[in-house]
Amino acid sequence: MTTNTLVPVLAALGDETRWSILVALGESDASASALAGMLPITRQAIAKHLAVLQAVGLVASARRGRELRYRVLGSQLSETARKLEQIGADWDRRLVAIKRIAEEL
Amino acid sequence: MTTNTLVPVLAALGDETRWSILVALGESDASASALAGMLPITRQAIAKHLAVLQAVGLVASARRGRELRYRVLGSQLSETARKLEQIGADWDRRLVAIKRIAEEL
DNA sequence: GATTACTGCAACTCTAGGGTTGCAGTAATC
DNA sequence: GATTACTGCAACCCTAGAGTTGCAGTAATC
Repeated sequence: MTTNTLVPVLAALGDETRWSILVALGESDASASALAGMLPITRQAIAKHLAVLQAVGLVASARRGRELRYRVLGSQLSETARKLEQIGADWDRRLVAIKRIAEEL
Repeated sequence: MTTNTLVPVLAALGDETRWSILVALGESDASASALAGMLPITRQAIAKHLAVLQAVGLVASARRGRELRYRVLGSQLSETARKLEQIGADWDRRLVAIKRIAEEL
């Protein structure tokens, strides 16, 4: 559903450890325990990060037997990118307008 | 120069107060003191946020008489957006490939 | 049914950083 | 030259959250 509040998504993305998790999931779906075997932190810490990522729609989970497998959602990243692109373009547009006015003086 | 380490930029963008500042600067350049008149926090707090934003290339400053005027840099936002777009696309590509394999079974 | 992986919850530590106050420095204005 | 805005620095408070340990719950496997 990509529920977007923008800033929370960016806050979630502003953490190196969470990127380690996202990169790992980007290569292959995995459970919290499996991720704990790859990263230098505990499973519980990873579980918390996964909860954050899931809350902002960057990750989704599904039961697979007795384990909870997580997968990464590229759509949320794309949507966030589009919004940033939009805002940046707006700013540049204003600056260009100012420049034009300055040159006419 | 848009020096990009990506995660620090996203961390800088993951704060509501800093967005208030960016939005204000998006409408018009301003000094820290001027911003303090618009937002419900002190000038010093704003100065810290501006330092963070400047460190990651989202904002630039220039002396204008006795005040330091800040302006927003859309280019950094656009560049960040492009990187996110790229990564999201990569993830989706892998997921599409997996789906294809699954359907062939 | 006992054992073996998983997940889930709770309490706790510790640091980063968002915010504050207070004061010193410096450039315009009168 | 005195006053009046600005910026800059330092010390401090306080909370959010990243990480930990420990244990209970639950679903496979033997």
